[in-house]
Amino acid sequence: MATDVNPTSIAERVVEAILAQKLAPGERLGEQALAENFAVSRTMVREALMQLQARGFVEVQSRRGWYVVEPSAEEARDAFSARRIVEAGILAESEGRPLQKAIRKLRDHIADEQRAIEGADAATRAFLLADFHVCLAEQMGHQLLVDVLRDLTARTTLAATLYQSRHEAGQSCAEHGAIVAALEAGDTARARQLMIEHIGNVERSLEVETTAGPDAPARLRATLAPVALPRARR
Amino acid sequence: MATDVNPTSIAERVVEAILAQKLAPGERLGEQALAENFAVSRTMVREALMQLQARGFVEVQSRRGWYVVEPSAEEARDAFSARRIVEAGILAESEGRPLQKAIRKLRDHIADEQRAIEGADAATRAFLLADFHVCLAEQMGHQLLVDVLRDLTARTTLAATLYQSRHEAGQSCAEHGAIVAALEAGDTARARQLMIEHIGNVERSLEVETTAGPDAPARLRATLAPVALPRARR
DNA sequence: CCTACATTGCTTGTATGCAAGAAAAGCGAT
DNA sequence: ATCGCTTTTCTTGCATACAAGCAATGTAGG
Repeated sequence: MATDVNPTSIAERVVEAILAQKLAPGERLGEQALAENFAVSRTMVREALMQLQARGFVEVQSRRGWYVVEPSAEEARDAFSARRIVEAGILAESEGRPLQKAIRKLRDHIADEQRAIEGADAATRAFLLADFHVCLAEQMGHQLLVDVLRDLTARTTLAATLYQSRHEAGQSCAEHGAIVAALEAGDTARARQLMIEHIGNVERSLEVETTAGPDAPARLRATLAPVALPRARR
Repeated sequence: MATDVNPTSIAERVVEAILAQKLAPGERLGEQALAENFAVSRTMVREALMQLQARGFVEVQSRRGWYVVEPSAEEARDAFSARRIVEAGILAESEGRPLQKAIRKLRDHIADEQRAIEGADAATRAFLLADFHVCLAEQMGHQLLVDVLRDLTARTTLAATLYQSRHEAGQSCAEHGAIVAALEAGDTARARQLMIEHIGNVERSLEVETTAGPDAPARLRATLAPVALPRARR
């Protein structure tokens, strides 16, 4: 099992839980509760939470507690906007490079996505669809932007769970395929344009819901909170 | 004075020291030494160091110590590459926006740069020249990219101190001016191109040195280490 | 019944103590 | 003198103890 547990591994687990919607936005993360959960002391939990704070996943209210962030509509827009800039830039800079290996890896990834869409749960699907973009940065050799995009895509995924995205996984997957196809054809300009549209589609799919119900977060939270984090019995 | 000292403020001070070349790449940061320096306990120092680790400024070797990172030539290239992508993207996306206020602020910033070039020390100059790029992202309303660029520019600045950049501050400042001028003229494509060239110029100014002497880091370290961090007498 | 206030409990913030481990120093043998 | 081994010292890793502050609950007064 997870015998060697360090702050970073705890942080990873929490991020996974957030992305898997086991931890809802706005949900409280008690240091003590987490410490008991992972069978470590508060020290390591605090370190993990601060890593997550630096990455923008949680925030702390002084002497009140740690909470999963609830991105405002504006913050969500900013995240999508940042993604458009970074990802379009990556594709633009890929002009005239050897892309064979990258394209093969991306095709493999898309195949994984398709399998997940057929069989896996919603959380796994969402993770893989976001990971495509991270994978793209990685294949293009931008290691620093990989880290940036990991957090950026996670943030947009968080926003999607918060604002009840109605986006179809199948459509995203198809759009990924189209981007890679354009890349393979050497048409980086088209790949770039497709990427911008793709991110726009994902963003739009939750913008319509934003106006519908402002209390969507609260409802979601109420639905998921009870099973979110199995506390130790008292 | 800095009466209220928290982990974040400590981290900021350390970053400033690194950027001001008071802490050289590869230099050791003892928890105890820092704790005494800031008159706090190791706990806060550790929190600060972990924040800096997450931002890529320091690294820890297990039970050995914390060290200011020494970016390899490849890592430095990656940082410049990431900056080109992000900053060119920001300018491209600024097409057809109201830019009056942003341009005014940027001009003010450039005026600060000029004053610093005439009067201030090298560290202040380097900081302001890097801050221009952060300021640009801020004025364009990309809050998330502000944080990204803050760390990215810091990393390139670190690389510049490590590889002995011979870049002229005056040239950078002039190039900043040209970028803003292009922006004011509504020629975002040109602004974007100028930005790419500008970052390329800064990068090239240290790439030539890379091939010259691989032991430059060691020499620099030896020069600066003795006065870097006043340790408590023993 | 409602409001103002004191008290209690629970949470984070910070410091300190102890253990594990790595490097350096001391030391003896060849 | 040098090599190999032991011991010592110094550093981080982690846990625990205590302090400070917020929030909720109970309570008395209007």
